[in-house]
Amino acid sequence: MSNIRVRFAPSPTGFFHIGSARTALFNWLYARHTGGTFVLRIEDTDKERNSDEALKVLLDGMKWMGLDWDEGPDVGGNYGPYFQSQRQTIYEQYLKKLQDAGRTYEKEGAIWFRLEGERYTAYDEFHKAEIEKVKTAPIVIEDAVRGRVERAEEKDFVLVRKDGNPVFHLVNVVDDITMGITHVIRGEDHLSNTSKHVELFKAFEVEAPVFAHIPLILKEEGSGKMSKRDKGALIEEYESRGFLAAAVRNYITLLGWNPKDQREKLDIEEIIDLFDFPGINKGNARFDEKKLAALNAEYLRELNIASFTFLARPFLHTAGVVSEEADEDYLQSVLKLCQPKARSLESLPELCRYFFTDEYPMDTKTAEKIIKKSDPKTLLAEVLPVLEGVEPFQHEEIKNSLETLAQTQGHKVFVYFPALRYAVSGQGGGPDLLPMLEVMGRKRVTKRIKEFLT
RNA sequence: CUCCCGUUCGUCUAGCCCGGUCUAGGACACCUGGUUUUCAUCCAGGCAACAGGGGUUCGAAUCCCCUACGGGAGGCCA
Repeated sequence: MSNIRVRFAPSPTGFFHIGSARTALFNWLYARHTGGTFVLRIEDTDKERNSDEALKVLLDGMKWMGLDWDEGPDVGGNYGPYFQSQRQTIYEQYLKKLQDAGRTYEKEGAIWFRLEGERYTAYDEFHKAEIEKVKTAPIVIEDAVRGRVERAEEKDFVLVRKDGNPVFHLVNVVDDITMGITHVIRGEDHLSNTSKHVELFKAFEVEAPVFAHIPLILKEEGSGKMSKRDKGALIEEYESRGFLAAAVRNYITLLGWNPKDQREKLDIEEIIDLFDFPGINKGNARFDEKKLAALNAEYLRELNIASFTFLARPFLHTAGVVSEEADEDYLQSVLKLCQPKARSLESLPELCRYFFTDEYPMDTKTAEKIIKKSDPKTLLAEVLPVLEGVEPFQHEEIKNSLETLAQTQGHKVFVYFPALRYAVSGQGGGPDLLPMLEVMGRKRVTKRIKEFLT
């Protein structure tokens, strides 16, 4: 166990944003890599927006991602409480220190932090007003990701609101001090705030933690960082859409970090082993759902058939493809055929609907293609009696008898395949045809061919 | 408007710190072919990038400067 202590400090907003998730993940990875402690602290100072419901979304999201915390809600710890709403007296104590040091003043009912330096007033184009500014000594941050960053604060800022509640900058710094946080890993959107925070650490006469500002995730289309309303922004969405947590975790790790070799699919132990600040990129990364989906498909294919079936069942059930009492053996043999073709669990119902119901759509484009090349009805009329006679109804035997048929008719066996597939599935593509026929069974297959012929 | 950060194929990135081995490598996507049937799997191949300009140097994707572009911050939100 090292002395390294990192924290993830989300505010419960009712959803778990992919950017937050990655910040949590990077903190967690760093803690696990270094043998340090991962603290989960809930920044619930904004009373309007907080609820048990919102907290639950957050904790569930963390758990789904496999991010366990060493200290925080549910598990406790020696640095609690872990909810900012319960740390009021601590903030008051620390505020008092600043007041005693003469670093605060009151204005319009709020308490402000007083910067040190020469004061002057100037018109501010952004605030559209004449405001007081301070010429301060620049704050130098040795950021673990970006290197030396220098920035000077130039305006006093609020510490405690008119309503008596301390603001983010104060509580964040006080919590990091009192919780013994050694490394602050957070999004680059906080880089500009860091000078405020360092001013406070200095005012408290405490050494600031190491900062590591990680790049942001940009939205897939358009400009700007990913925000709640963007497609793919919410972790709970991946869960409900049947993405595998391991795949999502793997993917977002790669958004801003890489192992410096050519590998992309890495299991979590390898990532923990390799993860460190030098591997983190400086540039923002654009989210790409296609790449996530490709990784997800890889993970999906690795699943054994029992796990795959377990995960797939609810999706098929919700889509109305299989009923509650669907036959497990049949379901499993169907899924065994479809698993290699599936890119997501979400796509499964459309992929294998025709295995379960006669109510499946006939793809007209495929029909046109087939008719262009051959006369499917003639072909299937030849095939039907053969399939009715094959014994047993298994792919090897089906193949043999179709080949015999093809020979006697003077053409290659595969001329039957497209029409056959189309008649039984309505599709132009799908799993290997012969095993598919075997799984469907003679009754279903011959019935569909007959229907097609009429 | 000000400040901070960034910029290698369409996208994620390797290379950059320690200039030559980079005719810039991998992956996703896309295209072509193969897997003597289909295909969303698999295999092979292909397309495609050092933002621009100056400098330093025998030599720059790699070092320096400027510009452009992108992102972030400037809340009594977090």
